[in-house]
Amino acid sequence: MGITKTQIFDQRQNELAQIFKILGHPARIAILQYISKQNACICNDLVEEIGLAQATISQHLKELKNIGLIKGEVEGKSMCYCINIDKWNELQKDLNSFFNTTKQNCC
Amino acid sequence: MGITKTQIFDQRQNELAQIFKILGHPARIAILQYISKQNACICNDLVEEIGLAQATISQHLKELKNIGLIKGEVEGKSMCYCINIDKWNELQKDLNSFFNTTKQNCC
DNA sequence: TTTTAATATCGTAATATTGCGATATTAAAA
DNA sequence: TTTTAATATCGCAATATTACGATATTAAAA
Repeated sequence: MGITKTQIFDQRQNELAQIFKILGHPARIAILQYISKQNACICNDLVEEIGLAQATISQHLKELKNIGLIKGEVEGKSMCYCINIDKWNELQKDLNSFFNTTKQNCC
Repeated sequence: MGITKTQIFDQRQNELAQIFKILGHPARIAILQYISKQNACICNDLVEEIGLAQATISQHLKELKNIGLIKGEVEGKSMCYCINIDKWNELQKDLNSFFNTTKQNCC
């Protein structure tokens, strides 16, 4: 055990859970907030800003990239990350749809 | 390691992450959807419906209860769970606020 | 009272996540 | 070319999560 039984759930349930899971870490929340706060896309001032090791930040960035929430662009020897605004908006709509649908018929 | 460094994040970041984390499991998504689908609050048909062991379902219910998303009421020897609609709406607003705030100033 | 049914809790095994040092890799700068 | 700086990846240790059987607990029913 310790393994989530994804087979017994439908695709939407698994996808929703996956997204929530990725957002379920304070470092990733902080990264998203910091990327957004800079009105230009910034790179790894994140290491300084957040106070986790470079390897750790890189790992978190990868997970955010995997679900498409941010995108990275090479800029010389740096990386410039920014929020993928289309995906961001789509996700927001999707979560609202989950919230709205799920509260229907409720006690 | 393996321990999340909550001290280096602010309260809101930790709280948001905590909520996302709880929602980040397909069983808990399925539980919320099923509870909502029944127009009366239902109890542990969840075990039958979802196909996880009774102990496992009970554990997931506890986590959802901990963040206040559902509430349980004793009904004879059964438990009747339902979505805490106030908390639900509050949460939805909160997440929207996160999404709206975080996309500002973005590239 | 004893039995039964529903639920919660405990203990534990399997697996996943977090975090980091060490080590690639890559591209500009010297 | 060699060096340097920024980032990614690997491998591991520490901890957390998931799942479940076994065992409490609780309240109705017999």
